[in-house]
Amino acid sequence: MSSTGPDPEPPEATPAPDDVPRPPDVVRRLALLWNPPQPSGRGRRARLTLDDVVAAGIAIADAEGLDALSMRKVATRLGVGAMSLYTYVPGRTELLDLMIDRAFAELDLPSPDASWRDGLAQHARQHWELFQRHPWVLQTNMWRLPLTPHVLDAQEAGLRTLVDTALPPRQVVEIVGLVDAFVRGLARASVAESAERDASGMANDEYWTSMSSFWADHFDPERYPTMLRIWNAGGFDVESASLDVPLERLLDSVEMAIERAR
Amino acid sequence: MSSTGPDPEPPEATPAPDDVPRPPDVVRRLALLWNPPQPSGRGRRARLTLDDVVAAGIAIADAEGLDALSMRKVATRLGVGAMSLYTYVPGRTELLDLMIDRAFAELDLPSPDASWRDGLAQHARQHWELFQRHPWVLQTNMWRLPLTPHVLDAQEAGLRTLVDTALPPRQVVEIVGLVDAFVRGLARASVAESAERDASGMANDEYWTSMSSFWADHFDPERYPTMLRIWNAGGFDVESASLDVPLERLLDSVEMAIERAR
DNA sequence: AGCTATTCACGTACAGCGTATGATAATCTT
DNA sequence: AAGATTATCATACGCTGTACGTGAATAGCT
Repeated sequence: MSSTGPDPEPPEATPAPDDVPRPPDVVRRLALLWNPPQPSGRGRRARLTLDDVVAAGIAIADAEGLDALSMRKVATRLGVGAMSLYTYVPGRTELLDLMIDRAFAELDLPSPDASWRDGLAQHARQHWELFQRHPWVLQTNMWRLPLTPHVLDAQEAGLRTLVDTALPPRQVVEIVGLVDAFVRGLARASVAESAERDASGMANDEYWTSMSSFWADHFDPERYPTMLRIWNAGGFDVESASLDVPLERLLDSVEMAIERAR
Repeated sequence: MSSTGPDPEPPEATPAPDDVPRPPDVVRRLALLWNPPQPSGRGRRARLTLDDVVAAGIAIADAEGLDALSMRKVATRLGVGAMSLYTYVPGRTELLDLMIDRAFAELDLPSPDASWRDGLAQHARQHWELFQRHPWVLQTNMWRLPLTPHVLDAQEAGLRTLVDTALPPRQVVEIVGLVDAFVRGLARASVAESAERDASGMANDEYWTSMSSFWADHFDPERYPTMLRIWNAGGFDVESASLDVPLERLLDSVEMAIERAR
């Protein structure tokens, strides 16, 4: 799929450029992301903007999670009929794309002048904080992130932190991917704590009592001796879900890779 | 209001317990996983086993992905009415738990006698292959894996590979978590590739058509110079989604951490 | 053998979802 | 004023998970 070798003309450099069908859905979907429509001036005036719709979607997802995000709910929040949303957005999928793009726009991307280590740490930390603010992004179980402007901005900035090191390009991609996967994984664990607490309505500890009943009823110390050891040694404590320490260690290994490549 | 305690006798429906969003019934859900019901002998004989239901769910998810997995479809495949499934499984959530558990049971866990490096490599590779066989596991957008027997077996075995090194317990947890996140991230990318290579459909080659549309219509070389450089240098090629090379590098960094801890 | 308790099977129904269709209302250009 | 263009939204369809309740099958007990 990906072409090997240098290709000077990227707009024409698409693999199998001409025989790949481009259904109008896809074109329109990307057009919405990259060329947001300007009000045409003619016809009835719109009560909302595209941004209103996206913001309402994010508000709901922030508060109640992705599962609770429905078109009808977004419409209700905006004081509008459900089908009215479809004048702004082709469908739920595209709304999610736009929400992700808007979320990624919040990232404070690393400066090109920073060292690779500061830049990559900034990249990781900014994503970490983004996932704390918008945990629903972690719920979007995509194979890959959508091709939206600000998502690509983030990738561009992340890759740029390493592209001028001695690392070969392929390793740059690998390492940035590793850092991203690492941050996502850790953020998942971190968010899980608070999400589980909220699932039972904040002050209600029924969840934890039933949870601890699991340890009492089903946990078999003979089947899981290592987990028991680590648990007793405090290895599963909450701080392990923090970012800083493991990130520094990860950056150490990147540094090692850079020096080896030199 | 929120004083709905655990009630061992639910035949008398309490007057107004339904307006309070109760947490999922964790106890009963886990009981199904840890104490699979033995045939009670009395009453009408079951046409199916729990395992039949789980296997049918996995077959559908393997073939068509998680989105295509519905209770009605599982029932149809088993030649049974939709509601009959609820004799075997409390609901879709629990069915998914059981499917995950059964998938993880396929793992060939590292032997305790292996070196930490061989063991951890085995841990990673086995998960990698599992995700290739059952990509839908990567689609389960849970915060954490469910607390099922075989999932915990895998965690136990992973942690055991490092627990007798010089690493402090918390770092053992961190590193295994890092390896897991790393494998999942890489498997995601790999599965995306093969899914789009398969002409067998999936809605996933849509990504590639949108990719080509994106390159043709919207890619701005001035906005994304680094991506252009890396693309032209072949840095985005498919091989980067292979496991072996980056895994060895990751294990190198673990080795470094161990030696530093000694 | 008959009774009864227990378990399984599943038709029906309901609330929710995404969204296709088409009628209606508002605002532009001419 | 007329026509073109656009936004709004009620209705409806097919899909989902699953609550409810009825009926069928089978076990042990009398």
